[in-house]
Amino acid sequence: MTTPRWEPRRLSAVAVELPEGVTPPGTRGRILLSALRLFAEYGFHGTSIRDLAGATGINSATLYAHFPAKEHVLAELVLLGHAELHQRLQQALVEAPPGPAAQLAALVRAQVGAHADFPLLALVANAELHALSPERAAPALALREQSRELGLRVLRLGVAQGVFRVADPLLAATAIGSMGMQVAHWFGPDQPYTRDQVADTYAGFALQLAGAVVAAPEPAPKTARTSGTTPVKKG
Amino acid sequence: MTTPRWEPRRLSAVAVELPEGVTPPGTRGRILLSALRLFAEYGFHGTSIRDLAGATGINSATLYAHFPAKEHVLAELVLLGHAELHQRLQQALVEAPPGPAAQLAALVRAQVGAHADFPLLALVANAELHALSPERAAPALALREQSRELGLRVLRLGVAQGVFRVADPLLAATAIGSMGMQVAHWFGPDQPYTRDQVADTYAGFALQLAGAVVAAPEPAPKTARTSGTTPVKKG
DNA sequence: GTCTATATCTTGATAGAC
DNA sequence: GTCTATCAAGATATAGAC
Repeated sequence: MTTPRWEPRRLSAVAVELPEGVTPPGTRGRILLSALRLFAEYGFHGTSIRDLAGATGINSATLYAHFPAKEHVLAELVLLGHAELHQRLQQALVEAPPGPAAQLAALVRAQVGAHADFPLLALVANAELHALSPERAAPALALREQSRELGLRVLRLGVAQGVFRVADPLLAATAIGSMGMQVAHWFGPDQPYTRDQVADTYAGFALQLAGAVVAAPEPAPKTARTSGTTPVKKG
Repeated sequence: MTTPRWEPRRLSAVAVELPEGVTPPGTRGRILLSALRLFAEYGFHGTSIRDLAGATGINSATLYAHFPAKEHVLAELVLLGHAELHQRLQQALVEAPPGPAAQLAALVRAQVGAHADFPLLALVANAELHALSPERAAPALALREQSRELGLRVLRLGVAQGVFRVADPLLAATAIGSMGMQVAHWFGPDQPYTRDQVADTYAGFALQLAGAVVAAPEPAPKTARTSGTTPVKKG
């Protein structure tokens, strides 16, 4: 592939950018940004060294002055994406009000926010990780596992405290994580939502999915007359 | 790539198979099954014609007696995957008890079931669709849109009938669909769940996410004493 | 339908001048 | 750091015998 084979369809049109402060200066940073766009659109194996160099405005040989191999470009993006998400999740937990409900909401807001702010990075980090050798994928996988456990811990704590009522915390954590992950695939400036609207709505979804008890610490009455668990805003 | 570069990591170990009655007889069918495994594991661009032929046990030239190009192999798998899902969703709606809640549960069970029964096919159909030219991706995209609308209609109907209480039906449908879609990435025989357990649990998640009112047609009492909406089984 | 053999092009990566 | 030039291997696909 030298000229695009067809118009991009894998993504909404979104800005090609990396989180603040992590783009290396100079040519190295420009290579990463080109790779971010091309890997997201065509995949790692669907992008050639020459595509990458051409998009960056340099000769293909110049790439090797900045990265020892094509795979290392991907490895850097994948690690960067997982690190950004994990950092945001940790930060969200630190800043969240106490209690599993507020913490779960904060985690989901942070996850959705990360995937909405940097959909290209999230897509590359998740969908192209498999193209890395195990050694170079390992650091990202470790971060992913840690991120996963943040959510699982909050869910289990909430169940133990009677704040959540969920059939299976592990499956619930998986389902909630899946919701947020997919945001990278469809969110963009063409959508009729802001990133905060999506993040807040998804946080509400997560609480409902987890059967969060809204305001009643005392046990529910024996008669099974129940209702929705969170305020609704109609859509 | 001729010999595997490293052990597969993109998937759990799952059987390589297509839905009943859709595998063509003879070599053509064997090619499709090889492609199913290789495209799922390494991606379309990560799999060469020779890989495909080698895995099938034929010469690379023989492939062209069955498919005019590599892309057509992928196109068939992608369409097949989308068709299978759409057919199952329609069937689920037909067989479901009346009412949006039962219908939503049936749709989610069908979606999760499809992704758990044929994770390789679901993964290829979703994750490799972008490698197709627009003309050959179009039929699958049309099916996907129809499947999406099945869920959206049920959700909107449920909201209109007061059975669901959801902030935004479109986002809810997206979130629910995302949950089920990801199942293909992690479910397998190594998991401590059966496909039905996952399907049923996810159906419950969807109902809770949608704020399904369980059994009370009469309005809830004014005091905001609410509780979970479905039985729990502790996990 | 299947093979051997091959054409043609693209790939990732390197050598060496500036 | 960046370039021109190039290598060796791998890519998709075809020709033609059996």
